[in-house]
Amino acid sequence: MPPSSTVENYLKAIYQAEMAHGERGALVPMGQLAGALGVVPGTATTMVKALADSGLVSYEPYAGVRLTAAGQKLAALVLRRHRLMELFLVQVLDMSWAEVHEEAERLEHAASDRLIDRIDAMLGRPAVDPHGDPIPDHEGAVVTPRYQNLLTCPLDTPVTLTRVTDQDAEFLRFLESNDLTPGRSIRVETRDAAADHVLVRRRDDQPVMIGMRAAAKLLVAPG
Amino acid sequence: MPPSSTVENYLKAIYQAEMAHGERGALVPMGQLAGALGVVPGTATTMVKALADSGLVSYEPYAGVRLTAAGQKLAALVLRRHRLMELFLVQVLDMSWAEVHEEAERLEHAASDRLIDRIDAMLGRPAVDPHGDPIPDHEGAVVTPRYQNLLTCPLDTPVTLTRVTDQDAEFLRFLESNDLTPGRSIRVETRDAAADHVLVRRRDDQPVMIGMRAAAKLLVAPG
DNA sequence: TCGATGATTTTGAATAATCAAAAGTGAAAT
DNA sequence: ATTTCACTTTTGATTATTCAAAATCATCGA
Repeated sequence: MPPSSTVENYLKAIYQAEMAHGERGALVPMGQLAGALGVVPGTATTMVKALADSGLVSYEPYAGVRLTAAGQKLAALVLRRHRLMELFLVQVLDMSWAEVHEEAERLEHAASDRLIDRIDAMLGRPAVDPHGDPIPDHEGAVVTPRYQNLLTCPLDTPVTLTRVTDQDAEFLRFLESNDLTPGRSIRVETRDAAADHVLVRRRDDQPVMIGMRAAAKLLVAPG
Repeated sequence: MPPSSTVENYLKAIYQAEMAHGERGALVPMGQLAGALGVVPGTATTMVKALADSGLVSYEPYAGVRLTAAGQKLAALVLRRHRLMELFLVQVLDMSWAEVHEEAERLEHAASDRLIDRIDAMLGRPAVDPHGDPIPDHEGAVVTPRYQNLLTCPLDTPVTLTRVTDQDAEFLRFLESNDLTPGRSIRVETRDAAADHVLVRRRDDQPVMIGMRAAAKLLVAPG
């Protein structure tokens, strides 16, 4: 039988936690996983043990979980469905950047491979979703370019906003209203660690001030 | 909390069974309901009692179930989601008539009202889905015209194929390959009860022979 | 009125997923 | 070495949904 939505969500969360940690295959602690999924830690432990029995993750008691190759593929395919769905909702149904995440969160478990492929074709086999997140191919393979963020990129040098690693609708609405969306060209004018802020200058010379926590979520590519 | 997919499916099945029976508000026997949902009768009994506790159906032991007003509205909204989704998949994603039912069967539980309304708007607030089934409005109100079928309509009189009351992919593919889809103009040439068949003549004069069971599922309007 | 028959309900049990709270573990700080 | 504290696992329960099979009911015909 196909994996349940719950299983898919656990795999996705582990995948994303591994990625967030920088290195693939990192051990994800139970507490973090439970937090990401909104369940109590004991629940995550139980579920992870079941996933381990299915060969989708490898579990090290008191240390954490990581995905096996099989689990990684499944997780990537869930992400593929999610991201194609988001892009579709934005491009075809004209929904807002900020509101598609929740919707895709549910649709990703209901859409068939046939449907996802139709969408993929209609959109022209896109490489990234509206947030700049890479879309795995139908085998689950992804290339994740290593971008800098607004805290690490060079100052006073034009860069292209490429990816936003946060799905919070509130935050996305803020970015949108300040025209800080993937594709925009910007440059970092100043950083002030003490004041915990970064001053961004847009192409049209408008300044936007954002906190460092937020700045770290805005990934950019040279140019 | 929102109704589970299971609850939605029970309500939908009861709604459709009531409709199929001709009159709204008909008592649906447990066995029939269980059959429609692919569960054993005992399961349906248990579930229906829970639905009754929620005020969605009224349950008469050993007699059957019927929807309350609340249940009816919920069921109609599920049908709305289902039918708009089917039409959307056919019109926008170019999927086939025959394959959208299963897909919509899953998506109907995952799509938000926002999404459904977008789809409704994009499609121009359509009145019927690809099978000619009426689409309830966002309040759950539907108008279900009373059509004749190929067994009851007058002979040798042009009629318009208006609705197909069967979602079986195999059957739909047969109809499609014979150009018997909603909107086509046809007429019934002969009926033979003994041979259990109906001879239909298409607008282009091509004859199509179908069994009476199938003929009963093809609804038509005069003209 | 009495069964027989077929449908319906009940009972007991299973699975998936979850929580609360008790118990246990490990590693840093003393 | 010990203690401590945060994190993790275990335990016991609960909810939703389901099945198998035993028990019950309603009705039709004799």
